[in-house]
Amino acid sequence: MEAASKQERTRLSADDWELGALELIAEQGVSALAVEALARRLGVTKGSFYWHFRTREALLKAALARWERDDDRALVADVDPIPDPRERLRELFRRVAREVQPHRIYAALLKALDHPQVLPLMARVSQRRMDFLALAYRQTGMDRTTALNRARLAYAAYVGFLQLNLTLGLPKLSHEEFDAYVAHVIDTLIPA
Amino acid sequence: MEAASKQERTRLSADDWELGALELIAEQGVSALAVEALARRLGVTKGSFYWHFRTREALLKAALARWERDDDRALVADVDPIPDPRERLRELFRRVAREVQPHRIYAALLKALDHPQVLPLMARVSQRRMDFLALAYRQTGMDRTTALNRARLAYAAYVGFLQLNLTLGLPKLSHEEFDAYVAHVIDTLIPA
DNA sequence: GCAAGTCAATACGCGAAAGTATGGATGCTA
DNA sequence: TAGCATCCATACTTTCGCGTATTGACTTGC
Repeated sequence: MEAASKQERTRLSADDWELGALELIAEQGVSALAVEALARRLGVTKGSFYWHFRTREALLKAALARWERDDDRALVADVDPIPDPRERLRELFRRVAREVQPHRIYAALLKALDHPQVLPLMARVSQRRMDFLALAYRQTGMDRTTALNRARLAYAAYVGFLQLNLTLGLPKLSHEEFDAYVAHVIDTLIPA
Repeated sequence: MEAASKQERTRLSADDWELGALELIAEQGVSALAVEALARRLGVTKGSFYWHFRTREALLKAALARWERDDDRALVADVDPIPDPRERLRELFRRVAREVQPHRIYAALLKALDHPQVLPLMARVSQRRMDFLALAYRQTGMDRTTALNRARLAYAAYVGFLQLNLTLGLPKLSHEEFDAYVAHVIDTLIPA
């Protein structure tokens, strides 16, 4: 029967700790990832933690690696098969605007770029995503440099959007206003 | 003669601590603002600090208030007198791209939105700046909602640009490439 | 059913940083 | 130059979080 909530009360594995770490990062940021705090969340003490991981940094490393491997790729994969580049971009924009939740970890990591573990990770991920954008723009007929610049602009707008919306809570828009905003972004950043 | 460098070796005032705090924030972020670390930078011990301020939070509050009052306003003030709205926007974009240094504090604060002192401050500042943009766009002939949306987009692009460029160091562009990028942004976000 | 392996609890050491207590040094003013 | 206010140093105390050491308990293979 295995009670549905988090109180499984079974023993934990390294995976459980990694997933819990990612949740905590999404909610409160990288700096809030403390061993004893996470242990409390998982219903154990840190005696358990140090059996699975050597240090806190090791957990962070594992959690970040998991994120880069799993969660991150799902994003682009969904829209990648769309043949028409304009429609692919439009759908990507719409998805990002609609499903903000999966982007919370990304936003949290964005605020932890000081950390030596996070910086190279984000450099890789951001580069990949910008390459994805640049390719799509190129396929719409833009020349090479224009496509690159537009990709940079679009990605910067994405990053800023995350900060302003998720973290800062600005601008506070109604559902209709928000849809209109997304439509405006698509009109402005995707060539007709 | 008063040796030119920072080793003034005179006694300090609350202002000195506030300015030092802002420097430290710009360089290493809000979380790096520690009492003893800052005291070392200023060549004194924390015995001095606790004479001028009751707590660390009090210093942060004062430093942030000073920033909101002084540094922040200088930005927009420079371009505000430009009568033609398009030229005003173009000049603003160019300035932001050229003089990244004054934006380092803003970028640092952007990464500290968790902090209860920082959040409302940034909400105010960001709102003011977006209003400034919206007004300029409105004056170019856009209707009200379009101008608002474009202002939001432009501001998000600015915020993302700061993160990607200042903090992440991406993309690494040559001087020419960078100029071309700025030109592209201006072409894309400012109506002809 | 008993050893080895796996997971967890408790108690402790340690360093970083905030804040306190107190006394000393320096400068301004009468 | 006496005296007061201002500024700073030193030595604490407290808190928090990482990491270690030790022991206990449950599970699994043989």
